[in-house]
Amino acid sequence: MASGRTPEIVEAARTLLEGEGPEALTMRRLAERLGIRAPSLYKHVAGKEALEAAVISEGFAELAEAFEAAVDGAEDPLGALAAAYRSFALRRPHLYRLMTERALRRDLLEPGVEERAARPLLEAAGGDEALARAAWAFAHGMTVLELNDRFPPGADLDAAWQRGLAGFRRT
Amino acid sequence: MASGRTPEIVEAARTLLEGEGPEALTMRRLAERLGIRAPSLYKHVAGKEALEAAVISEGFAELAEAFEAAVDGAEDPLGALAAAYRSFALRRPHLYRLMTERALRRDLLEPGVEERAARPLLEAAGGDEALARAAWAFAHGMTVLELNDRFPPGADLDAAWQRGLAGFRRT
DNA sequence: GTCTATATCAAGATAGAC
DNA sequence: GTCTATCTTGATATAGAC
Repeated sequence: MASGRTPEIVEAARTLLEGEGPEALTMRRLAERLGIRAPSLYKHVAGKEALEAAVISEGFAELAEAFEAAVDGAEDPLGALAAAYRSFALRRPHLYRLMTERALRRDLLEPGVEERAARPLLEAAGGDEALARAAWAFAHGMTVLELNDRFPPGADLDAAWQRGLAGFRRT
Repeated sequence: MASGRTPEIVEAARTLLEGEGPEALTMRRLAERLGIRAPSLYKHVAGKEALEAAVISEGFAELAEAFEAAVDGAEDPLGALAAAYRSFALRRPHLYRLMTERALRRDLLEPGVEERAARPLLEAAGGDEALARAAWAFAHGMTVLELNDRFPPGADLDAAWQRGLAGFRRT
């Protein structure tokens, strides 16, 4: 179901999502942006779910690159990963939400992207899976609560990040 | 805009949401369940946003009660709150999502419910706001990632909870 | 406080011609 | 690979009669 124009379409979907939010990501709006009609999209993409999965796959690839760069030569890998995580989510909030807010259609994802994004944290945790999962949950919680404006205005989020990370650094 | 039947309507909305998920919570389905027509609902409720806010307010009240009961006489208040939090979310996943997934319309909430639900954790944290926020973020992250099936099948979530909580117990 | 009728809008997807 | 036309479904909300 993928054709030569598929990457262009996925890229446009990403831009549309990030620029105008999830409600704007419709087959019609996407077609309009590409200068074609909505039904024509179905010659290139199987449907909306497949399209979203392709966007999510790109998101994981980008996140993996950010993680790998952050950890490279860092003296505090955990802190560097946390900063990269938060920065990715604040830079691409709608993409981050799309990637995390619902169950993943792993069968539609580009194979391996999720694992690649997860690896740097597991390594920073020294292979301790419980620690890696707890740290991930903390980072996700901080991030999504910030995106959703759930902390009081003026709350010192850096302090909360630091307090959380401190607890994950010792055994 | 609230009338005598309003509490009955909010209760029905809650049941509908919890029983069939957020897509099922429409004015039509809600009216059907109450044996009336959708337009009649607008005599009792201002609109869908106000209805959701009323459901969320009840959710906060229920969560606050669970927290207060959990902390009462507990020797490990933080652990007791975490268990109560997770249990609430697993018992009412759709309500939990509604309460946390988007920005809150605080202007439509029952006054004070959010603060009441937040208080037990802040007290368990000895008034340390950064600690309370970090612990909340961790709990929310663990919870929502579990609800969204984001951990690998067979992952030991209890171990991750314990590892996270351990980090929040010491200074 | 309920009803019917309707306005308004929008979505994903398919059929079949070109 | 694109188009037009259409199907199917669904939503929130209002007007105005009873």
